Amino acid sequence: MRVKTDIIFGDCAEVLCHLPENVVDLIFTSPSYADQRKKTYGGIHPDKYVDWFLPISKELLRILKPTGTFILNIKERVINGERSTYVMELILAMRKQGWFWTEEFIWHKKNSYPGKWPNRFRDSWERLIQFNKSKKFNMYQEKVMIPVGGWAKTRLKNLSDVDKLRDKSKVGSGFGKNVSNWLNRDKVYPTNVLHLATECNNKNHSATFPKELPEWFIKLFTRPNDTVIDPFMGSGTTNLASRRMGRNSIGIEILYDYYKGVRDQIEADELVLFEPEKKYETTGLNNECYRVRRE
Amino acid sequence: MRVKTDIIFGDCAEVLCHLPENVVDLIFTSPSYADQRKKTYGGIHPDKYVDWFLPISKELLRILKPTGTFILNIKERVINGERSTYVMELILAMRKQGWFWTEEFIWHKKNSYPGKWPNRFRDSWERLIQFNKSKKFNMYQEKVMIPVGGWAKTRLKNLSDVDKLRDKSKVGSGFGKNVSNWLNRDKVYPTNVLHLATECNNKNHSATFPKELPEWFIKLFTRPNDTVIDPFMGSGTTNLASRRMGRNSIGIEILYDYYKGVRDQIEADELVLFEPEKKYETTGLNNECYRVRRE
DNA sequence: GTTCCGCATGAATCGATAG
DNA sequence: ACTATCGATTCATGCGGAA
Repeated sequence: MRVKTDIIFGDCAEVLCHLPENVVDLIFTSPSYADQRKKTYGGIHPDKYVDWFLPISKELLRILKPTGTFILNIKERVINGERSTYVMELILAMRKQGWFWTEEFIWHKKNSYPGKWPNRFRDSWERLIQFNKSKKFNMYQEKVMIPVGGWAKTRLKNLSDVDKLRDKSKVGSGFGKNVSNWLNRDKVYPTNVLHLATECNNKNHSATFPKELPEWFIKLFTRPNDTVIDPFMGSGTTNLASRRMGRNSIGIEILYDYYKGVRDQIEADELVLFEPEKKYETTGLNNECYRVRRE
Repeated sequence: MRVKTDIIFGDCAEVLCHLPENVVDLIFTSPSYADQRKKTYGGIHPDKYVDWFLPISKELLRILKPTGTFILNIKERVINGERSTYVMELILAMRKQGWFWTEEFIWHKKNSYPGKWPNRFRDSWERLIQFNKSKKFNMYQEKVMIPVGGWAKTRLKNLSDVDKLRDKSKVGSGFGKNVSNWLNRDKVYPTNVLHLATECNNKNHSATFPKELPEWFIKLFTRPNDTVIDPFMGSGTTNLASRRMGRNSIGIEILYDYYKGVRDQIEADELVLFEPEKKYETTGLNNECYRVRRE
């Protein structure tokens, strides 16, 4: 089975209109934060942010499958000593547009931007807002299970008396049931906080998020051969991860330099792939053994 | 120096009206989440939450000093597969009321409660929303500095020769100056993510947050002898922390059992110190107590 | 080969200065 | 007054060269 990776040069507000409806399993993207990347993306003013984004999210709602998921990586910046409210306003507006606001994951950044100010600390977290078309969507939780950490061990060690007691006394109790399940388990489900470092040492393409971020959500919300889209592709982290993991993907990028860079990588990769015998080794379909580190 | 701890039995919506304006340095509280503790607090319906809270936050705005801070610990619950929007709506409404939304800290819970659901993971973070009366407020950042990471250690060890030289040669240089500052520094500033465990060992009253949480903000936003208030006292974690740290505090609680429990602790604490002067009655107002120990 | 160490590099934010 | 630009601040990370 061949994996398609379509890299498109253009403004996603226009490009998305040409895509058919109900074809995408996962949208994972990080649009330019309001006024943030002025030199590269043109910097949307905070007051115009919602109006700018809503037409795009409307198209995204159209192309997403009913069982699909939209993960939006965003963080409001500080203006005049206050956090801007455009993210909250965007969530409220998107709900009116028909989106379900299912969850908000947190990306806890290990290495946040340095600096010191008299009235605030460094910002070391970003939002990963999960939208869906309904309460029912595909989620493959077991694909992102992580090794049992220190917490579960000590909890089992210390509380096992009480918990086992509870397990016996209350048969229907979900808690007791869980504990007995854990006893023979070496992996646990993660939480809604992802603790990752940013990749800030890459000189050529400054990726805004580490590849582990899209990888995690691709594993969680798609299966091999599903389709992922990133309408604000940037350096192509989402698409390259999709490709490695055997997912088809679409990337839309408004700046030619970024577009060209990603295209070149994909094309070089194609050449490697079509050498005999190498075809499937690099897709890494079931090679999903890395883990998100948790403290 | 005496430290006062006033524990008041009543509904904060009414009690707060009787407090004078501009007297409080820090408000730290965790109101009952919408519809969450139905049996104990009466469970505010999510749709009514903002309307219920706004009169209270209006009084809080009145009693807070211009340099003071309001930290609101809250998290929206899931209803019908979606996160409720009342927290976002509350922030927007409180801004209209005159509050500055300065920052949103994250409490990243190390050990979140176990459980499994088909379409979401365990929720292991809560919001700590910081409001102020203006851009200018008291913040004692050095009080919450934390041990340094790897970088500064190696840097100080290895580069001190070169840097000291540079320090001598270039007097006005910011770099040289910084290095000399670093030489005696083994601590760095924290970020806006607090990574703390929940307290699961409290058997009598289930505290909603660990004592480290109010402690951190009390250190950050108040000095000894300042005044802290928790209008939804619960098991009194905020007030007991304030008391230990030499801050005056006020706690308001609508449920008699909680009120009584905290009062008993405070009184017992006081008896230890001033046994002959047992003069307090059960009225609760102006219940003066004495400081036990400093940080 | 390892380990060690210097270094550049950030979705940042504030206050001052300039137009 | 109001916006635009600039310098200063700060620290975790991974690369590459050195020991």
